[in-house]
Amino acid sequence: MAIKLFIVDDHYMVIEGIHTLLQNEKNIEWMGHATNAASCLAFLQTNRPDVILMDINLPDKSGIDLCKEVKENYPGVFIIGLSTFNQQSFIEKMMVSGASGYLLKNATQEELVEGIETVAKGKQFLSFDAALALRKPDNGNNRPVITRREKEVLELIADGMTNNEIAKKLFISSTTVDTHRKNLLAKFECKNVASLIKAAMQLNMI
Amino acid sequence: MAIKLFIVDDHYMVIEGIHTLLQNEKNIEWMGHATNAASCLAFLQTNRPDVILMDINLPDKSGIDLCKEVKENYPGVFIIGLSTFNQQSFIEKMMVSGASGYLLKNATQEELVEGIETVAKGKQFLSFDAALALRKPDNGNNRPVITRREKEVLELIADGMTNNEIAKKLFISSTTVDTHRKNLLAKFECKNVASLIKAAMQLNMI
DNA sequence: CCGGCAATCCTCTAAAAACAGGATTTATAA
DNA sequence: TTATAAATCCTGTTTTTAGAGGATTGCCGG
Repeated sequence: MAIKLFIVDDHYMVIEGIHTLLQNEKNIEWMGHATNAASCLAFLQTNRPDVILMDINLPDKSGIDLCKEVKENYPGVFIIGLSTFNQQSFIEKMMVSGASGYLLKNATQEELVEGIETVAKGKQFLSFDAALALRKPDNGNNRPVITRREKEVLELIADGMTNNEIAKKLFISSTTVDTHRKNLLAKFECKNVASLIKAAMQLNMI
Repeated sequence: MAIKLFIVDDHYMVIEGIHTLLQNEKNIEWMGHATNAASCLAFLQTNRPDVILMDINLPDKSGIDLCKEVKENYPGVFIIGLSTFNQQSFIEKMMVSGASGYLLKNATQEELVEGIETVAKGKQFLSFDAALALRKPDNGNNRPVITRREKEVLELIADGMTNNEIAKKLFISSTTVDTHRKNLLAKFECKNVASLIKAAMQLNMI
């Protein structure tokens, strides 16, 4: 029985490309596509694909969130993350959110087909470069784990606010803000705010 | 006579997608594709397309540099920038480097065909969203003009160096570094380094 | 129940940055 | 040639941060 495939991506070129690449695969049945999260969810109310190829950048919602939502409601649907970025953090997030695989948009036809067939069996599949990125133990792409409050303070620092200003805004003491600041510097292994903000932005945490 | 089209993009899915979208366009002749800058240049030594669709992110060289190079050697070839990002700065750079147009990867088939036909006539073409991004008069995307030295100092600040460290590195006085720092803050209209670094990174200046 | 963590608050010191005024030299463009 | 701009350097003061040391409360999971 053919694998029923659905695609969520806001780029027509990519949708068409995948469609073409899979045209001659008799084992894969093209169910259609959505260009945003909302119409994907609408589609799932009346249809049940085996595999969804899902872009991680969607106009209305991140693929990571959509992935989580789909897996909660339809755990039998296997999801493959799709992106141009082979950043460890993205891939990890996608997999943590319940994806069964991750394909880069420069994947070859062979990788694409192999990926779809592999996850349809319930196994995991990572495209070559994605697997490489994940295997790198410590490439600086590792995000430090920061708390809600720390993230809040981080963003206010990035907005140019001083400890005192942040303290007033959050209704806490400026020494508390300072503690959060110091913890952020420690977690990011930075010696001052300049490098902190740079690091945080490079890791897409602001 | 049909418009001879060549594509430079490292994503097979996109190449296939465009190919499919243009399949029935008798007015457009598909010459082939390259997945990096080097093979694009090699192709141009023996071939002369009318229009090149060029991704701004290539593995070996930025599309912006490749664009410049192609236009220098083959001014008769019209180039359309291709990207998922509709950031003013990217679009501007591409156009300044000699591109005749800019298409987003979520462009429709109509936009794609219209774009190719328009630039083939020597005119400019921007896809709808790209044009929107460019038309925004003062959206904070405007980069301040900074000098070479200021940029140098900006980067060292972002690396977490203090005025003294920068001074030693550049063999200048720390007061000079401080002046550059002050000028940077003034030009970016920021009140401290945190917001400066954030602004500079958002404008892709670091 | 206890250990660990998040979030809060504190003191003190030294270093650094922000703020406010300058000035000089050199090169380049009008 | 006369502005103009870039890059250099200076003296102050005030504010803010960084660094080092703490402590308390409350919550959650093993």
